[in-house]
Amino acid sequence: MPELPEVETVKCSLERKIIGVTILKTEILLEQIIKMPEISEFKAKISGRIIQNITRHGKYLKIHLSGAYVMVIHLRMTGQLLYMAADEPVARHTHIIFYLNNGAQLRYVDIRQFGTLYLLPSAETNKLKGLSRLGLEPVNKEFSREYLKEKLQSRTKKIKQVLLEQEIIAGLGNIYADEILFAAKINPHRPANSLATEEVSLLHAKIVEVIQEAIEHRGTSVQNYIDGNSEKGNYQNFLKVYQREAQNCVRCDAKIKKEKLAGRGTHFCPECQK
DNA sequence: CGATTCCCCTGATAGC
DNA sequence: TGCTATCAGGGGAATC
Repeated sequence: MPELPEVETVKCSLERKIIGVTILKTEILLEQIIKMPEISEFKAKISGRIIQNITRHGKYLKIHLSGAYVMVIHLRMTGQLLYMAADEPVARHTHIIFYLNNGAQLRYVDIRQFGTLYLLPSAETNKLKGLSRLGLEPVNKEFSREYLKEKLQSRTKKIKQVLLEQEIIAGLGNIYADEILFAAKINPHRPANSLATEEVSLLHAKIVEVIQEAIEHRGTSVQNYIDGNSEKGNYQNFLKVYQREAQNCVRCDAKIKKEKLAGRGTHFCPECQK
């Protein structure tokens, strides 16, 4: 599932390929992926625009287009944005194909069809609530211990749930929330406002550290994640709790537990995460 | 306002 | 072998 490190890797893998390229036309095989505007308007508005830049905010990708337009993409669970030669076979679950003026194609592939795509004037991106309400990112210098402490102190929910709230920290998902809590030795069931100042400091450090390491390893490929060049990430080889149910804790040798917490599979060590 | 639940969807897996 | 039930989960909407 693409979280911040995976989306960042997709962005980096695509930018050298698509910046400066023009979108000639768009083939839409599954209309429900396009949330805005209407399909015909989407097709008409995007054609002829030059891709000027590609940026990431939280788990959102933004493809900046000429004429002050932007295409916003959220990959959700199984979305893939792939740069491919036109003669590559069209894979199952390919829902959108952008024809580029360099002969290549940008394809949106998504098994579960949860992904979303918007096209709108750059000045109107604040219309997208999820995007405009994002909190600070772990890779932002302004993301400080004090910021985290302030956000956590009023929350009674469990710390794991709060880590997944994009309005608080942009970009964390289920894999990294579990890995971060393990690294910080904090039990996912702890109420967010019960963390002592030093625990918040450690948690902050681990949020930054785990996300940085995951970016360096080009993300985690546990299900079907691949980057814009169809390459897998490597961070799955460094996971310490996620998908390690019933295996021994690398730190204290106890058995890793998996529980459902607020609808999410949650992996942790009941011995050394307090 | 915050917290909770439902829902979208396909494929892998478990159970019979 | 083949069927059905369950689970995986990000985030928006509806509900409490």
